[in-house]
Amino acid sequence: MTVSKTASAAAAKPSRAVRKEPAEGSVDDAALQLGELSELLGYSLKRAQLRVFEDFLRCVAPLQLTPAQFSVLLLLDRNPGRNQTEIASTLGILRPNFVAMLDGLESRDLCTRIRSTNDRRSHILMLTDKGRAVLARAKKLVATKHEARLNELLGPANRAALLDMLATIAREF
Amino acid sequence: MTVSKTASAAAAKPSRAVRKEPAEGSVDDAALQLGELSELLGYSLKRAQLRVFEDFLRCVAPLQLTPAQFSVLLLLDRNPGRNQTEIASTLGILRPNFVAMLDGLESRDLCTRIRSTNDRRSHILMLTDKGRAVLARAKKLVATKHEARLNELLGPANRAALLDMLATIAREF
DNA sequence: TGATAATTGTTATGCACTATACCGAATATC
DNA sequence: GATATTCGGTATAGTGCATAACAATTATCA
Repeated sequence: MTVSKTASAAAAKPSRAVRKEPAEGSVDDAALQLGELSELLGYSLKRAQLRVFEDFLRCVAPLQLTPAQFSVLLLLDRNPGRNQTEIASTLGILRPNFVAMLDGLESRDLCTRIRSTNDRRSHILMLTDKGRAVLARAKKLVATKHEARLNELLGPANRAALLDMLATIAREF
Repeated sequence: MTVSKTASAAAAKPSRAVRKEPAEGSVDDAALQLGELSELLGYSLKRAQLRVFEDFLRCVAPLQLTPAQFSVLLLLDRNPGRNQTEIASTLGILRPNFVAMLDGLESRDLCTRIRSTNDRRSHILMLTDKGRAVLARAKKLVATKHEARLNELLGPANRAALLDMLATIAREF
């Protein structure tokens, strides 16, 4: 597997006078130096994540879905017959916080809570027809606008490598 | 540049019956299917970011520094003589929110606000001696415990490639 | 069986982070 | 010199995230 360089390979050289040569008159208004910050994985990780979420919101704006809501719809589609605790926990959402989230989706008629007959404590979650339709449209927007842009920026091979490493971190770190 | 596989390369095969073969007695308690979620870059991005921040906090716990506070100290060290607006904006922090953050650091005697003589509106930010000492210890902890673990998990080459791609996204996406 | 423990969805609540509007003081602009 | 802009700061609201507690229901087990 090969990764083509997406940009200049890290720091090219130590390089003395990094400060942009002062434009006449300006005493000291060069760009700040990130220093070790650019080597901090967590820093780049967070900034990249914010950008990606921001773009996701833009791309799927016509459907008014947040990344979290989209992930819930995806999970409900792939895993019918599950209850709130199961869906919430696999997404890393705490049950108390999942209630309001489901209220929102249910009030928009995207999914339904159904009291289970086996265990009358739990609510089985199901996508409505509208929920399936919205999910389908969302998937298309995400694939053709959002992920396509990332593919264009990184290249398919790099994107796959990136995804693999992120999954590794999320799983084993 | 080469990326060695950190884990099984994405989805090996479509594979029919994905559901774990039901253990006797259990009706339906297999692990949920993530489905397209595992192909969503934003999803893995956020989960990885949460893990990395979590580990950062653990590693630097003896110094009681959050990732954001650490990034501020780093920036102050590399860019002496800057004011609050400059430091905050390069970190993506809004000025109003930066006030309380600086209050915290200043009350712990890690940095100081100094009224500028050139422009008496602005506060020049400086690390105190204690701030420099804490930063030095934090850097050591981050390098030897936090980043070292990531290096071990991914390998130096992969880690560099990951960092490069994240920086590319943060810069050009 | 019946008493006790555990689970499910839910409410209430608090903390951290983020975002906007606004203010007085100081400076810049023209 | 009048107006606009910038700086640090306050107030405030929204959101994400975490914990405790509760009623209803189910599981456990003496």
